[in-house]
Amino acid sequence: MKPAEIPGLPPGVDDQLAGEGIEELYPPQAEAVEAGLTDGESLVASVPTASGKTLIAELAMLSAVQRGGKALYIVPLRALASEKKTEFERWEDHGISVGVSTGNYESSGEWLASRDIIVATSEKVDSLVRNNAGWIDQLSCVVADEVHLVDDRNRGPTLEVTLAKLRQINPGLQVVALSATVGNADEVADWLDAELVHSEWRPIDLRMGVHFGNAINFDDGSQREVPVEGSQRQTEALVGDTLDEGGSTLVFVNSRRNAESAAKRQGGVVERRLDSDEKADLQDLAEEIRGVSDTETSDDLADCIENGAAFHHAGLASEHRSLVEDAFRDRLLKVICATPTLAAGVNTPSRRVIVRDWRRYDGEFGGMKPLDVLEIHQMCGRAGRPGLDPYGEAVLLSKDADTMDELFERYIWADPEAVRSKLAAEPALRTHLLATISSGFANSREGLLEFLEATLYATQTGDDGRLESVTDSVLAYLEANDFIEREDGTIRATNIGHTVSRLYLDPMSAAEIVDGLQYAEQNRGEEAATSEGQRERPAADEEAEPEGFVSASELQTDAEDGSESETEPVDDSQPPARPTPLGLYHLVSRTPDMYDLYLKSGDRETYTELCYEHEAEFLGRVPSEYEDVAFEEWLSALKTAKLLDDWASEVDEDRITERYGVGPGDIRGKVETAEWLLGAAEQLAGTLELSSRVAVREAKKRIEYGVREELIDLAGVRNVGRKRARRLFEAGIESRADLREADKGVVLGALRGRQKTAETILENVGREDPSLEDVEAVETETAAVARGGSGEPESDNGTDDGQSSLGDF
DNA sequence: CCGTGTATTCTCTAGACAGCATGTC
DNA sequence: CTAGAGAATACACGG
Repeated sequence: MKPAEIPGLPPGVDDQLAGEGIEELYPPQAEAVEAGLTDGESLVASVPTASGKTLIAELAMLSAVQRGGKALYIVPLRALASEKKTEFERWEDHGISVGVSTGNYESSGEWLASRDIIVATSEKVDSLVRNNAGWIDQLSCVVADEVHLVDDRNRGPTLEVTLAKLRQINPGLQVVALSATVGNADEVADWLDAELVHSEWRPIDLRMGVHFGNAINFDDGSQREVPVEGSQRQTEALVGDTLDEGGSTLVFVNSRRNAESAAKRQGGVVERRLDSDEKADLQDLAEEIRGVSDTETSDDLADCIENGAAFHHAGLASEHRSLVEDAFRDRLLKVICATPTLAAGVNTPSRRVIVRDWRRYDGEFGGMKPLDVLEIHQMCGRAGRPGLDPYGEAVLLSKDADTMDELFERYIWADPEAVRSKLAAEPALRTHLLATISSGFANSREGLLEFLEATLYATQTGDDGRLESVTDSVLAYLEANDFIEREDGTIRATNIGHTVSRLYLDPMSAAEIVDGLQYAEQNRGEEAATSEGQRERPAADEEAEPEGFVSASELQTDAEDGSESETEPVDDSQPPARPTPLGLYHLVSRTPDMYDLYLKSGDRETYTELCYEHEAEFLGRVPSEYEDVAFEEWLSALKTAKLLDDWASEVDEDRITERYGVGPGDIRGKVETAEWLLGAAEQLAGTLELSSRVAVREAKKRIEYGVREELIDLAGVRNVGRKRARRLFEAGIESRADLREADKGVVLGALRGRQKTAETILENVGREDPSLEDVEAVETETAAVARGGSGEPESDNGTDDGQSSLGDF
């Protein structure tokens, strides 16, 4: 089928497709069109990666728009949202407008309503549905990318429920589900009342094989000699071999550490095959990488990159990741050693893919668990770049013949697993049932069950006994926590329940936060008065803490936080037990919405000690060290809280990464999550009219800017971050008002003589005459002290360590 | 005493969505 | 009942 033969497209689209070199649709694409794709027919396309799924989606969306409709493209990752947006924007010449909506990047509501195609993550779509975004009911076509992710324990149910809701809101909705090849695409199609296009067809050949001894044994029976010489490892031999053929390699391993050390080793293999131009370019790239973050991870990555190799995992800052991905796509980097981040992420095809590790540690499993066939296939699917490589090769590694046989059996010949709904689990239903009630989709137990009938779970299991019983226990939980009210079989969300749903919080997180804040409100010593669903209530007797303990801790807190009374004179009337930042950070860190940090050896003791030291600050009862299994979790939340506290105390990034054994990307992630949760906590405190609201807001601001209390005002100015704010403060400029009045020379001096920057900042703070022409920088080392001693004596060159007085270890 | 090569023990484990209102160095 | 790579440490050896 040729582009011109596709019915229903906007005029000119066929020409553009032809202009892009598409003369003939790929077989699965043609099959999709024949199944009515461009006539609004729903469709499940279960096809291999890189076999033209995106075009299927585009044809559906373009034809939907042509019919006067509006299309939504649901992606699993934020990074993919921008990738897809860029891709779709090439249709703008044909009058198609594109918008994106994700948690961190949002085009405003009304503006979105005017777009023809909207790209969003499934969570964002869910959130938009919960908040009744006006344009949702105008949708005529929804594309769900990587729909096999409904199988995911954590995020799958969201996609599943969201699709069900969109279909309920808009009965005529065309649903186009794109999936990797899975075992039961027919069931998915059944669920969505869609046509099924199932195909194994790929535009370029993929050869899979196992390397063992001195050769790769391919699935077609052929062999390729790749000897492992001397002290070389299999991976190195294979990378060298690919490179000699002019190809690059993607190596998948099972841990971050393995990725880093493998990349380091590959550097030796790659380096001697580089020419001087490449080396120069790599040098530049390495410098850019170093500039992203001043951490060991960043340095290590830059070192590897100088040799033409790189590692890639979630500990990297996102700038790191995209620099690496781009350079690999540009053929500058020859090898990437990656954890599974890359298998599911943005498009980074490669001539050869090596799956070095096929097992990964899993605590629940109790050892190394073999990866799913689907996951291995996703990795292998990255092999072969359409239009560039003659074919792609995916190679698994084995050390002995038995393993080789097992790998063939288990992965190469095997069909991928079936996709199974994970909806009937309490965490998933907790959140989605509340949202379903809150946004008016159902107002009774029966209504809920009826709604759940429209999910994949119901399609897959004949027996809904399980769904019913989980629903009942979840409803009991929601009622016990006052998120819903039941009256004669009618269920409705309470005020607080609506808030929780709107904030997109897991109800259990919300309950934890509410309990914690109320605990603080009771001014210690008294029982927090909420009911607590399934969690255990602390007995009323453990609250008699020694008076001295509390005040000692408060003194310490003051010492740490610095000049509280100077910057906050208004709030003096607050209750004595005002929550401390650490207490609040711990509160949000122990909610299920915050991912736990791993406790390393030695951490147990360290944090147990820290726990007792700060006992009075926690917003809730500390579990018993000896009797309670929750103690371990409490400690790992404390570790996270302490990381956040360091961040909000201006501890350097590299110091934090070192202290907690994390990467720069992890810090960003934690900070982002904490920001969100503290924002939610602030609103909950507002809804409940709790006095802790101010403290929460402040703690949130400190996390947001990464600064101590006294810099909050300054750091709020555009272009002023934690570093610049600290420098200004040290020069005696302590607030925006100061900045508007201060001597220009002092400002310039504090900003290290950067005239342009300083002018922009002055402009942003609203200074009348921001110009700095002919102004000379003035050094002011003692200015802070000169201004009446409000600057703290030693806490502060801000950038170095030594400032987190307590619990520094 | 020191550097180097090797055996042995110890350590540690993938990923990443969301509110709201605007902008780091 | 179920791991295994990498890093650190201990040890052996030659000079």
